[in-house]
Amino acid sequence: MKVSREQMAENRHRILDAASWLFREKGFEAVTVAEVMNAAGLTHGGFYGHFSSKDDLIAQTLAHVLAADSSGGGDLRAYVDAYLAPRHRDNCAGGCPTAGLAAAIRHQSPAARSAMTEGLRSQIDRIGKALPEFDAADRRRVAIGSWSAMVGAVILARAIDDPALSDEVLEQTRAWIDAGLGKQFAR
Amino acid sequence: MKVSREQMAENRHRILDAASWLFREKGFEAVTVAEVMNAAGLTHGGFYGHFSSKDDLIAQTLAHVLAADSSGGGDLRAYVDAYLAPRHRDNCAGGCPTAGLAAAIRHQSPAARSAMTEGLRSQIDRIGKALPEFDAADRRRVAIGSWSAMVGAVILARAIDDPALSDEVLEQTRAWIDAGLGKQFAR
DNA sequence: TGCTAAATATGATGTGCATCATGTAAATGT
DNA sequence: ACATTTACATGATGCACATCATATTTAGCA
Repeated sequence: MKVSREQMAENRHRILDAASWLFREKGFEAVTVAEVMNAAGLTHGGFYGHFSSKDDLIAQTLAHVLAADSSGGGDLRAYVDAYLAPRHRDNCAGGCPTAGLAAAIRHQSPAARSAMTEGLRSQIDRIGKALPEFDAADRRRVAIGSWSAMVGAVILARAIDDPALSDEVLEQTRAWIDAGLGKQFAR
Repeated sequence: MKVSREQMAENRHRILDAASWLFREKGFEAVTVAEVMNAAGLTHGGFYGHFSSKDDLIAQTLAHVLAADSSGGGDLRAYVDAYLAPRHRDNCAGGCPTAGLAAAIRHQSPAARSAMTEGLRSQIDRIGKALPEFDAADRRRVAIGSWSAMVGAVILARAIDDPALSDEVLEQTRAWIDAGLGKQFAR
């Protein structure tokens, strides 16, 4: 059955949202096209009307979710605190797409890599803009170093089964970044 | 055909080596049991004499490769330099198993998570031991913060398609860690 | 109010892969 | 030397999943 133009746009949006959730939760490979369509409230048949393949869905989902992710804009310390909190570690499906998906990009299409590249570029810029107390050269280093540590810490914290060590990875990384954000660190 | 005890041990070792290489290169899902056996110079049939399942292979491979990875022992700055070098970024299959596989552990068996936990614990200890100029409390923070940043930077550098930005992520993270290792940083 | 095209549903199709069943030959112990 | 065990090869088996073919219903338009 045909649906209205508006309904179709909403369906497409729901497919992308469902996909981004499921991909972060289970990984690209473990999610089936039928599962995504089901989560969007549709059946698997209509999928190829919206996307040309599963790879296409992956690339478009990445662009969608990385563009939507405008975090890091406001208070940087608060953002770092929330990012390196157990709550975020435990909320992979609803959390940062970079932490959840970056490592898997390597095995995806060029379009997916390209979306991740743009996402990283704007995230570094966003963090840099939240560091007015540093001069230009230092700003870039602090932004990239902090972001690497944040992403790495969440990935490590999610990979292990010892809750105490996992908490410690988050907390010590938070302290380490916090020290680096102190202006005495700008040489 | 039966082979000698010794030959069988060597076969098992070759299977684990081939698996660790292939898993890092292509990811757990994308590697087939037959492919691993082939790379080890055997056919797929003998697989279940060595391992009870593909999941079992994954867990044992992780334990194998994380135990073998005794890097970070000597000069820490040299280790960081090599880790954050383009050469290491481009050598995923032969590179650090944590950078290559940590993010995928989330979707693996409890045994795999457990192997990763032990691997992380000993890596943090190893880095900490290379930091005698810090007192105990600082040492842990510096080790964990640096390791998070190293792993995160390599994962990010591998996820993007812009060589200049990828190089910059490595280099700026190296500079950031280097500054953090300076003893003025120990408060 | 019909006509046409488009969006989704239903139902194949084929392939790739983990796992298993059975055969074979060589190593080990007596 | 012989018997027995065992490591590996060859060849199923069955399932899960991406993709495609066709049917159905309704929006968009005259």
